[in-house]
Amino acid sequence: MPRPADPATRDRILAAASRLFYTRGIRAVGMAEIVAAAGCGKNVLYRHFPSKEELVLAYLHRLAEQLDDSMDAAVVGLEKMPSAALVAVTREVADRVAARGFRGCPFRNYLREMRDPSDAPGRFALTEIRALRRRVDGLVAAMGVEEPDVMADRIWLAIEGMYASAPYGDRPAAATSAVGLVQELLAAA
Amino acid sequence: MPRPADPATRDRILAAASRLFYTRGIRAVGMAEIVAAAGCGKNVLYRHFPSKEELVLAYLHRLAEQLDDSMDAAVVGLEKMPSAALVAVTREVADRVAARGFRGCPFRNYLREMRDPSDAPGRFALTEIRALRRRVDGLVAAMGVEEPDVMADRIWLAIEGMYASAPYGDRPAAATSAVGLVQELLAAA
DNA sequence: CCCGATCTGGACCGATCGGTCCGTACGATC
DNA sequence: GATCGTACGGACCGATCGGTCCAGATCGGG
Repeated sequence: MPRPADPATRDRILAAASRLFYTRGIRAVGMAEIVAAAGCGKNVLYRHFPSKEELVLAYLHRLAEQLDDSMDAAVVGLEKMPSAALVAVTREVADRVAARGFRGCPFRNYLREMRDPSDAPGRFALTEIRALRRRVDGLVAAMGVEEPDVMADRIWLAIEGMYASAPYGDRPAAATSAVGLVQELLAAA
Repeated sequence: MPRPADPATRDRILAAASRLFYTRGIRAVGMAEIVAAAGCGKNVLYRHFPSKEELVLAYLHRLAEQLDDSMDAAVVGLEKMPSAALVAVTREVADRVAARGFRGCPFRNYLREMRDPSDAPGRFALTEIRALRRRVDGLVAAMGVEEPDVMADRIWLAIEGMYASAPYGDRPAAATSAVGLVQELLAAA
């Protein structure tokens, strides 16, 4: 092979696409713009990602990996304290929501932005959201509280409410309100 | 005038467009499809609505009117009981979310679906959402609770959480969980 | 030095969509 | 019955987007 393909190119493309996808929306960003931002030809992009759907899938996969790692790190050492772990999970979401440049949860954004959320990225986004929900369910179950479904529903409302209200919310303090709400819910049980 | 324009045609077009917009998404529905569903020519549609944006605006306006009326009706007679009015508002949202054919809040859907939410329909959707938020703020203020901001934030989390989790939520009981949550929040204050 | 493969950049194609325009038919008024 | 405006249906236009392909430049291996 006279000139091997640069393996860093794929990362460069994915990084550029990720930034554009997240800040401006997936449908609003065309492949031409991604190519221009990545500084490569369309040929190379389509060699690494055979379609826009595959590129979006890779974008969501990478974000899911980061989110899962953050969540795992947030609850490490709290295996014996599911209540504290639930607060940590809530705080992790609150930190993300309150961070500069937050433009909504990318998985929820995808499901709302696309016309057909049953394609491969849509199914993946759904499973990622449900994975967080299952994490909450498992921690609530480990608490041994009565009516675990109700407790999990309420915590989930706080998490979904944070994700939903942050993009156009006037009060950035709403995220910290959610943490306080979850703390009180758990303290009362 | 040999043949007067039928004033019912505008309603027919708006009704057909509303159904399509809500069930399938605004961007996913083209003007040709609306024309076919309304049973009229493109000419007539563009006479009543000079652009798709105007048609969408009329669609959102009508829904906002219905929502405002429902909210007004839900709190009528509860002027002296802001706590009960807050529960009624929450229950109204819960009923809508749990209703058959619910596909998300149309205003929030628009903001997530469009690439530029700062156009006329986007600004209107934002004001409509903020109107509900102000209604919650006003009722909480009328309660005279300490830390009204925190209370309003928490109730708002429940409302946003309902709207957000309903479209892909596995547990339709989450809506009733939200009503119970708001009831307990108010009872504790 | 030359060959081959990859790179960039852009022209190009087909499909879709918003919006305009045209040909035809209908129906009310004179 | 002649006329004029409306309604219908569809052809058409320009723009955009995903995806393909081509031309020329670049660089490593024989």
